[in-house]
Amino acid sequence: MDLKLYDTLTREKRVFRALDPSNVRMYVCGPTVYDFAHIGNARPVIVFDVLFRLLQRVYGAEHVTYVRNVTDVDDKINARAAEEYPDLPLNEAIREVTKKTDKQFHDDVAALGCLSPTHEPRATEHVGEMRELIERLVKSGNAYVAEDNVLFSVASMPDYGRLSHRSLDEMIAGARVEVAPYKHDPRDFVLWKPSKPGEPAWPSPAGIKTPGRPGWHIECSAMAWKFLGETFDIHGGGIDLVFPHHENEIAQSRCAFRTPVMTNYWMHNGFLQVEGEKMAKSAGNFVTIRELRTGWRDFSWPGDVLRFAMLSTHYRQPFDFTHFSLEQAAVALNVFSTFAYPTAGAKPSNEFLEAMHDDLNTPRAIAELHRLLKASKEGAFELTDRMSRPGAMLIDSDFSAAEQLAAGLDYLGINISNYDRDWTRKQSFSGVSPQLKSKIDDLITARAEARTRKEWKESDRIRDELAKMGVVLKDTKDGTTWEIAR
RNA sequence: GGCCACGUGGCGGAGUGGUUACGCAACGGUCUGCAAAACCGUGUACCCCGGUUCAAUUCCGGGCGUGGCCUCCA
Repeated sequence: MDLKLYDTLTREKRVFRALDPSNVRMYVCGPTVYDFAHIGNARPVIVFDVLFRLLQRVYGAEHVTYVRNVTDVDDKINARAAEEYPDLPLNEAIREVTKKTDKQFHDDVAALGCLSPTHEPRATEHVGEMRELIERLVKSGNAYVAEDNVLFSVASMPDYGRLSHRSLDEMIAGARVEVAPYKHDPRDFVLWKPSKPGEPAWPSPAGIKTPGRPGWHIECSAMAWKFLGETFDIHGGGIDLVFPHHENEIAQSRCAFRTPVMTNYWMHNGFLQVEGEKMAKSAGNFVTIRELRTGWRDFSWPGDVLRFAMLSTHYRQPFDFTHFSLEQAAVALNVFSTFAYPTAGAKPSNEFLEAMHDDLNTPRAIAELHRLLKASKEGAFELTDRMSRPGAMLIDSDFSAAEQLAAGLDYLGINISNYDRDWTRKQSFSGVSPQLKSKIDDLITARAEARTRKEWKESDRIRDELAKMGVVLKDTKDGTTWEIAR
């Protein structure tokens, strides 16, 4: 079964061919660590985790190298550090901020069921490689020094702009390019710049005496090079990174190594919206992963729910994050968890695999999961029916659909055997005082007694009374359960 | 202003040049003392206008709408 991936550069879905099947290499742009990661940050992490898992299955876990960087040098970090630790020297304050944020990020991402990448290099630990690249670019005439800055000369690369499909002229037409007097061309971008006093600083390349710090784009070129080589298989990130970040990465890497391509597949996930609108702090609809986990609108959601909700939309489509999208995901996971039957070595159904191989068509794969759920239910009911007969045996029962369901969920990175389907009910209880809870239990007991006496009026009166308190009853074979109406 | 993506039934969301996506909700039924839950069943939708075609939601062009990028925001 061929794996097909959509490549932003060529704008087509192509069969994926690894440069080296014994070492498939993927690079994904990671977080800038200055604050809690928001749910928008979660999307590429989840999407490329799914791809990582798929590649591992296709090529073998030990034959895939996945690199996701940590950007720990950035103006936003500096600003945050100065704000949070005004009494510390800036560099120490920065270390505090990046250390703390990095840990938060990893906690959150683990809760979303994401595997650790093979390498998670930090920008500040690879300044040497960045300098090396810059030296090469200056030597090759693709970069120049101006007032202690090193700038990439866009004009030196004839096919600059291919990824974002912008011609050089168009970029000027846009006209919102930062103009600095020392730039040869307004489109040129910074590879290295001098540090202000107190800021993080490293020895500069290209004979510059003043210590400086790297521009944003160079770190990814450097770390991808170090861990994956001059060219590699897949480079991923959010669609907003296409320009200028990825365009500039291509320019740096290809010109430094004289290669026709930086990576064979450029993959970009679509943006996230919240209730149909752009998520922004100013709009007041900003949601962090941490909030979601610990209480968003009075509800704490398991990471698997956000993960599944996101995978219900194809990764290139915009994902609209809503309360309803979480509820739908939770409903699906709850019912999946009751029927899925994890078995070592079980494989997902063919239709599921086809969908996943078709540019990670997770919505189609999930539709197949629903079909397997249906088949699992039928199997389960048939089994219950047989077990109710004397002398029934368990043997020869068909669990294949339930096994394929669990295996499919596993492909999506959802460990269904660890999924706690009672979490909604527990949450309902958590908001209820012990006194109220015992009152509810008393009323339910009273109703049960009334029902055994067939005093329907009284039992219905009690049910109404509970309903007024917001308590909804569910009668099952094994007794009555209840939950708080939402 | 430039570049790009998207626009499918009440909602979410796949897909296809002519045949059922799927899920949620809704509706009908079974079950239940009655409900709820559970189970079974039902849905003919593809922004507008042209064009290509025997046939377009699907291809092409235009329009409208939404969103993204053009500013070191995933």
